[in-house]
This record gives sequence, C-alpha cells and structure tokens, in this order.
Amino acid sequence: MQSSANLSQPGFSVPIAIRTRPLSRPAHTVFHMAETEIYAQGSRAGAIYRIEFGAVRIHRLLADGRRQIVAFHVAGETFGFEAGAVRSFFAECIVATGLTSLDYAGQDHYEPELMEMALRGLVRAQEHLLVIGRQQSLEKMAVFLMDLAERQGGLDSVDLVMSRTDIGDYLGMTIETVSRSISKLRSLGILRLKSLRCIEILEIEKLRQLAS
Amino acid sequence: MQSSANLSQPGFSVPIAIRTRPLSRPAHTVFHMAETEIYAQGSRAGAIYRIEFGAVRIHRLLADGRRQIVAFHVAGETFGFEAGAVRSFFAECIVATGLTSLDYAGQDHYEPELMEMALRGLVRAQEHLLVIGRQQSLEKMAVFLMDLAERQGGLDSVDLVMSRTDIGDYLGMTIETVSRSISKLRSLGILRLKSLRCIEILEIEKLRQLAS
DNA sequence: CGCTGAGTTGAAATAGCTCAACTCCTGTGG
DNA sequence: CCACAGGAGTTGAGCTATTTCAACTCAGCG
Repeated sequence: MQSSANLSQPGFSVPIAIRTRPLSRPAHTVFHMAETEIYAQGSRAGAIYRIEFGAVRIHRLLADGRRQIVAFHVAGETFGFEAGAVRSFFAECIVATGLTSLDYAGQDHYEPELMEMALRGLVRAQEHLLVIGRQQSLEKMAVFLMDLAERQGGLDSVDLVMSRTDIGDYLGMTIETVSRSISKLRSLGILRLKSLRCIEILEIEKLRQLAS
Repeated sequence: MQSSANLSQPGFSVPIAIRTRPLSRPAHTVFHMAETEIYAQGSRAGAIYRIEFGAVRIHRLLADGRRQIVAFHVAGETFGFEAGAVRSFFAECIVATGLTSLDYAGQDHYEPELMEMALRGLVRAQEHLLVIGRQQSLEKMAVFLMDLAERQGGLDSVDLVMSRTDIGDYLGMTIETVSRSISKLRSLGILRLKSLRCIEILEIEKLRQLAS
C-alpha cells in the first residue's frame, strides 16, 4: 500500500497544524499527506471534519479483501458522523488535504445545522444506493461524472482526484470496466481526456441522458 | 399495482387513528393498510415515524421504470428523516402497519436521541452499500437474511414480510436471481422454507460465512 | 533513459439478465 | 367445501454484460 510508504516519511507522519482564518470557535487547519489515514474503523468516534482543501474517501475493507468506498468528499464538505462511540468506516485522504475538526459527541442538544449536515450525508448515501443498484456500468459512470462535476462547481471539466481503482471500489465494478466505460464515453464523443485524471465533458446533455 | 386496489376499498383509504399507551407527548398509533403510501417523493418533509407494528419500505422510482428500495424498516424502528424540506423518497407499508409520528422539523435544538436515530439511518444506508456493491448474488442474499434475522430478534426463523420483487429491488438483482439464490441456499442445506414467506435458518454459521 | 505503477485493451470465462414455461399458493365464488 | 383463477414464485435455456486473466501502452520520476 502506498499509504504506508507515505506514512514512513519522517516529519510527515504526524499532521501539521496550520493557523487559518478564525471561526466562531478558534479552529485551525490540520494538514494531511496524500494517502494517509484520518481515522480507522474501530477507533473512537466523536469528531467531525470539514475539508478546507483536498479530498477524502470513506470506506470499509471486506473479509475477502475487497474494499467498498461508501463516499468521496471534497472541499467544503463535512464528514465523520457516526452512530455510536466506535467508527464503522475508514477515512483516508486521497490527496494532500486540510481539515478542521469539531468535537460533536456527548452534547445535550444539537444545532440544526449539525443535524442538517448529518441528514445530507444520509441522503447522499441513499442516492449512492440508486447508482450502485443499477446494472449498467455506463450509467454508473455517467452518474458518477455528473455528480462530481456538479460538486466541483458545475464546470465542464472534471478533476478526477481519485484513481480508477477508487472509482471501481466506489461504483462496485472492476478497474477494467471503469476504463472501458470511460473509453466508451470517449468514443461516443461525450468526453475528452485532457489527461488521465482530467476529463472534459463535451456533451453534457448526452451524459445527463445516460445518467437518467 | 395492488396499492390502488387497496386504496379504493371504502373505509380504509383514510388512515384510522387508534389510541394506545400515552408517551411523553400524547401520541396515537395510526393504522395503515398493506401496500399503501405513507409519504411520496416530492411531498413536504418534517415528520418522522416510529413503527409500532408492521413493516415499511423506502424507495425511489428511476427514470427507466426500475425501482430501488433503499431501506426496509420493521417494528421499533424510526424512519422519515430528510435533508431539506422536500422528501426525496417514497415510503410505503409492506403489510398492515401502525405508526406514531413526530414533527421534528424547524426546531432550535435537537435531542441527542433524535440525532442518534438519524445517524443510525446513515450507517444503515452505508452498510447497505457494502451489500449492493458486492458482485455475488449468493452473498447478497446471505447478508440480507442475516440482517433480517438479527432485526427480528435473532431467531433462527426469518419472516419475509416482503415479496421477492421487493427483495430484488433492495439488493439490485432480478426476482429470478433472488429465487435462484434462495434455492441454492436451500440445496446447500443452509435454509428450509416453512412456507414461501417464512424461512428457517438451519446452518447459521455457514450463512454467516457466506455473508463474510 | 529506463523503470515502475497506472491505465488501457483484448480474449475467454462466467455470473446474472431476459424470456418463457411451469408450479404452487391463496383467495374468491359457486 | 371444492374448484377455479390469478398472482407469486420457481426453474430452464440462451444471451449479454461484466469479470478475469493477460499483454500491452503510457506517463511520471529517479
């Protein structure tokens, strides 16, 4: 795993605190290297994290060695809610990421905005179910790209911070099928690859139609 | 659809209120016929429901006519949380069901137990992703049955309140594959069908192993 | 400038889907 | 109480999409 290689680099194994703009409570951005762990399954829950920059994946390892990514999160989003005191998923940085954290557990009352964030995560997970439940790989990929484009600000250019393997583990398909789906969309004239990790959407309407 | 047939029965189209034990706030159980709608996608959100008896499915209809069930809920569970003011899913009774409702929207502060219920829904949806993401239909069925058995009190006998079609739409597979998976588990000596809708688990360890 | 990992592409194998026939409950009405 | 009708579920056969296995290309990096 690449993460262990990164973790072994001296001076970067421990997150570095960087002072940023003051919030309602004094918050500071903590820097995390790419491919490093934010929290592990089984660890103590209680904090949530807001992504200042970068991207994060939430996943679980299955007994047979496979991995299911249940969510990607990008800048501006909040993750880390758990039911109960123990985390049931792993959170890892995909790229270099800045996080601010907030201890939310054990409060007498919760702010409506906190509830709203938790519920948005719920809806997002349920929407993800709609995608994974589909059988057509091309549709899955179309929905994935539409969603990502939207979250990155609605541009016609999508920055794939995650690897094909990550995408596969997110959509429930192999990296070969991921690759073939992208190739198919490319041959249909819907996409153009600026580079392997940067996709330009040429025909957003056709893509939307595939995504239904 | 059977629901319309049931809805057309005079005297049952409107839910009937039945007085039950008093709660912290005066709550009464509302009775719903099998196969009737509790709320629709697009309707106004704001209330959550606790199931006193019966079973409920949460789903969405896709553009191509397919249906994805994102959750089943049984007695004792609470459903109906939404992010935003509009419902993004349908809720329907699978069988005759008694519900107590609670208006939760627009509060200044939320009780920890309310947050906990919402978060449990989140984790449940994410766990569901792990199941649907798997490619083996036998595994999906094994996980589904284990989960259902557990929620029904850990007995070795599972009461399938939902149809094979419901199960298929929940697990992302066709009813034929659902049927074949059950038949396979039966031929492996893991299950026995007391009736079509009542399954006895003979070899819980083997089932757990399949479910990983 | 070659090495390495990521990504792509091809060919064969396979799991699940589709279509179709059939069985078996269940409930309704005579 | 039995017969029948209709829906739900099962099973079979062929087909298709995706997985698997393998070879190959490409980009980034020391």
